[in-house]
Amino acid sequence: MLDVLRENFGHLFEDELLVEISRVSKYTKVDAGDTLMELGSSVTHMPLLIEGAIKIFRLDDDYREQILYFLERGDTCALTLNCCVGKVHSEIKAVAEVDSELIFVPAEYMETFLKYHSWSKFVFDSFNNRLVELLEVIDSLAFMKLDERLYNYLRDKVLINSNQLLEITHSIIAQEMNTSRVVISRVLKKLELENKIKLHRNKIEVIEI
DNA sequence: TCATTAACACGGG
DNA sequence: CCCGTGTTAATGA
Repeated sequence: MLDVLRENFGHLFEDELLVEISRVSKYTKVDAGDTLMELGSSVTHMPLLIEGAIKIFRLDDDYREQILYFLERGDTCALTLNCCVGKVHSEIKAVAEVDSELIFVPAEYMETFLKYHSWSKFVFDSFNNRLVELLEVIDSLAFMKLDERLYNYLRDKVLINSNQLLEITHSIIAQEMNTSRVVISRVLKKLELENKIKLHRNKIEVIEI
């Protein structure tokens, strides 16, 4: 695990810290679709993403979900950071978008690692990055039309899967974006007429990025 | 005006 | 036959 850490986080953390992390953490592989965190579960570990992508959802009172953003290589989850320090329950749900590899750092080391300057910088930067992304989410929900939101969502998926051809159904998209299947079908059709995508059964081809 | 819900037809696997 | 898709009509915010 130390080698994996050096390879992916060597540019961020000094070797002494990498050694400490590797001594106390757990290295895990997950498959696409695995749920890493349920709403309300207690958070005991903080994830460092080595490979793959994790999608983060917010859930409303009726358990309808709204996708917030994707975590990618080198990221951690700022909302989890908050949970670890405050020892509160999770406000979000996390699902692996593709096969992924993570390292889980036990929550109790969150604070002791702060003695490393590189760690505290990493934590602050993560908060900052997530805040910026959350502002983008707010913009998107408040000001953007559904067709723009949907197109952005599809482009994100293309980047993460590094494949123009997405294997996904209209109803899954509707769930992730918290709207109805009818609307997604209609907007997708519109995007197709604008030559931005091509529709196939169970598949969506994104033409331009 | 636009989303949601229900309902229906079509077609591929 | 089941499921994904495309569409429409009714209803509501």
